[in-house]
Amino acid sequence: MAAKSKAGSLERHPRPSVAVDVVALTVEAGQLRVALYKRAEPPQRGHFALPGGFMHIDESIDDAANRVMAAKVGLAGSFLEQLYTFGDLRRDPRGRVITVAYYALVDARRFRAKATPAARSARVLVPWPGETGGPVDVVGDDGRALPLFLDHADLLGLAVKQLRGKLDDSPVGFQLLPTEFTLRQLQEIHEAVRGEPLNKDSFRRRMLASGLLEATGAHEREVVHRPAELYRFTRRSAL
Amino acid sequence: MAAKSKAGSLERHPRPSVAVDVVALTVEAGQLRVALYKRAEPPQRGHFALPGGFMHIDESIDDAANRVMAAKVGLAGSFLEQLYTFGDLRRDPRGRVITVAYYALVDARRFRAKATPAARSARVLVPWPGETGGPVDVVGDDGRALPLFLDHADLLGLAVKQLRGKLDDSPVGFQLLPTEFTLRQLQEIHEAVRGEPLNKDSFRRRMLASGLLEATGAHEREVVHRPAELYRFTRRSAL
DNA sequence: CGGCATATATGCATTGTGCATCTAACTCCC
DNA sequence: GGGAGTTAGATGCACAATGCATATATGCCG
Repeated sequence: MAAKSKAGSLERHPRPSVAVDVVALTVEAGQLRVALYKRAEPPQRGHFALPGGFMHIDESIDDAANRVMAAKVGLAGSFLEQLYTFGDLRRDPRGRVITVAYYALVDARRFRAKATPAARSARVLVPWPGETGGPVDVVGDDGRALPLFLDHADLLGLAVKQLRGKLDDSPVGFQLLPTEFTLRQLQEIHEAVRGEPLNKDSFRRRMLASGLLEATGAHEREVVHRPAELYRFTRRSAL
Repeated sequence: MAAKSKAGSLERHPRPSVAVDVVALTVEAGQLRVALYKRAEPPQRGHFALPGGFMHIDESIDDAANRVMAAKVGLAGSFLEQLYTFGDLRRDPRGRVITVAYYALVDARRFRAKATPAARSARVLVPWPGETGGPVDVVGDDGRALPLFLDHADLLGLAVKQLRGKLDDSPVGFQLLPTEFTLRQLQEIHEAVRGEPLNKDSFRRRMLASGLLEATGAHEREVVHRPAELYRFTRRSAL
């Protein structure tokens, strides 16, 4: 991409590499989980990294994030939104790399069915309410902390913070649930993300009053108690 | 920055240029205003651009934003926060340029005193409440719309949205006021940013109850009515 | 000194939330 | 087949936050 003299020129400074990393989140059994894969090469071989890759020169950043999501996690077409761009000088020992972080939300059923085996999910140690913003760690299913690649704990922490903010103003569990779900399931999503229990009645009232949900008329089945009504998101809530 | 074989190599793909643009906002006389300068060179000569520049290879993105703020606006050390990274393929006719957008908040007095003459401020046409997110236009002091450079209307729109969100959860006028101010001035800031009038009593009560303000004991002077008490932000509110 | 403009305080109706209680509907177990 | 167990969903009430109206305070100006 040489400089053009007519239309204004791009300076010939050395340029950084631009990467994309995706924080792919899901909620399973009341736990917030994130897709990670174990690094097979240096630097930091054996550490756990968010799925990522370098942006190509002929694709937009959003396209790069979608490509990563499809190729490395196996979940194309997921809800995906840009988060923050990390660009400290020494964040990557391989050279000057800035990374545009995205977060993705996937419902647990789809994640289990379609995620690539390489991208296992690990449990996120959700910070206390009001403590968001800093780095956040993950633990394996044995409860031991997993070492994270580079500054990926920072990316994860910001994703949790962003997701909490999202739940606050459009009070909806976005793409973390299948199309039909019970109010209890929706509440479990909120509790897992926020890291604190919520009042059941007030949660019900707020959700129903928001107009973002509509009843399907159907009910859940094969539960050991009174079956709850199934709801879906209205079109408006897709913003 | 050549690839290193030992520590993992950076691919030799062509790399985009990385720019930084700053949405420097201030509130004056109840109006939200943004710093712009008129382009003297193509492309889009005569259009109005946000102050910006290319990131150097040996500075962090934050440092680049601070450098732009100091060099092009003359307001070093302002409150500055990253906003979003724009990376569409054809957003800049000069080539593949992704830009990391920042927004800055400056109080009106400091802006008037120190902003460089080249960076004039223009009035922001604040969108209706609930209409945020899309592109936002500006008008000159004669009321005529000013043509904006590239996708800078999108950057501005996102800055307004972000600022509104900021005011919602930490309900404080950040750096848009001098260190001491009256509650009425604080309310005017909020109204200018939100684009709607606010209830005076409830605004007072919420602010005082938040614990983010403390009274100085002093009062404003030389007003033609009862002078209001002056407040300042507590240390906590600086987050 | 009286008029005027705005600050600040007080009271009240309305609304949202937390909490307790009550009833409904389904499965499981005997 | 009926009772126990469990969660869904509805209702009522105390309490806090908000919007609105009203009353009082405090400065300048003529």
